[in-house]
Amino acid sequence: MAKTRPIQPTEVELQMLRILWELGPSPVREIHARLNADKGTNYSTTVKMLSVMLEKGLVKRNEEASPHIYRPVLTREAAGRRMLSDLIEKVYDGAAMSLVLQALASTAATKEELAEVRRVLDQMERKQS
Amino acid sequence: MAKTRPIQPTEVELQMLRILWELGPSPVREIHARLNADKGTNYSTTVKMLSVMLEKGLVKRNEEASPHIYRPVLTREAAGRRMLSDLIEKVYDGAAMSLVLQALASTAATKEELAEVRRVLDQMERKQS
DNA sequence: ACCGCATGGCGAAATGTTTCGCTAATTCTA
DNA sequence: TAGAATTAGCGAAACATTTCGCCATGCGGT
Repeated sequence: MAKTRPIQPTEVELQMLRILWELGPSPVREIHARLNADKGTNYSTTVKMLSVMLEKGLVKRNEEASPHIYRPVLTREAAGRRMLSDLIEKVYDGAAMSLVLQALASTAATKEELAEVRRVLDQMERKQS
Repeated sequence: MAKTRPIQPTEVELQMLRILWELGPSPVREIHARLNADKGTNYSTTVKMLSVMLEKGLVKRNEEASPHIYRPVLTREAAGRRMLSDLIEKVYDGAAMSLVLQALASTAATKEELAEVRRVLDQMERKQS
């Protein structure tokens, strides 16, 4: 019953995903343009990376209609959630709240952001009891 | 002027660090006992891993007094902070609050924890104005 | 002093990730 | 249509991480 495996992207894979999240579905050429600008990667490298990521199920493409357009399988939010729970698990042994506090404490947040956090907090409390 | 390098621990290194955080400063033998229980690692592997981590500056030991006692260089909190900002940077391009919200939203928290978050929140708001 | 066991360490193999050289296919241009 | 340029892909090299085989040292018992 294994669904999509919780594959953890490596460094460069993540960099590539970020580009895809920004650009939306794109041909190699466009992805490469960005990656190359970021870190001078060779075109072949970009292509290879994509094919590796395709195998790992991190990106997909429509073989029939547009075999050259790559798109991320996970949204930024989904990937973030997954990686975050990984981090929580690995560093805090599952104590998510510790991490949230860390994040809060070590971040310069705007009034609006703080208000938003408060709002979510309210929701959670309501959902609870 | 480079201070302590922001070295990002790999998977296994992190596992080892977690053990050290739990046990406190320990001889290889003890660290190994845990690691082996977790994932059947060979003793040599544990030793090697520690020597690699020593080189990377992730762990240290007092060469004179206790050359066999390893201790983590960073606390769990410091490491967590660093890895968290890495994650935020890499996934959210620096928009930390999004991540905090994600964490909050996808976590079952107790009333007490929520209260604590609220407390920190109050503090931050007061500090701000 | 000698043996056997417990501990630690080095170097090299196994595995995983990232890079690129070289080729194939397609499109553009003269 | 031939030649050049642009795009994609494979396989293997370069590099990093993880694992382990084998040796060294030190300690306890005989």
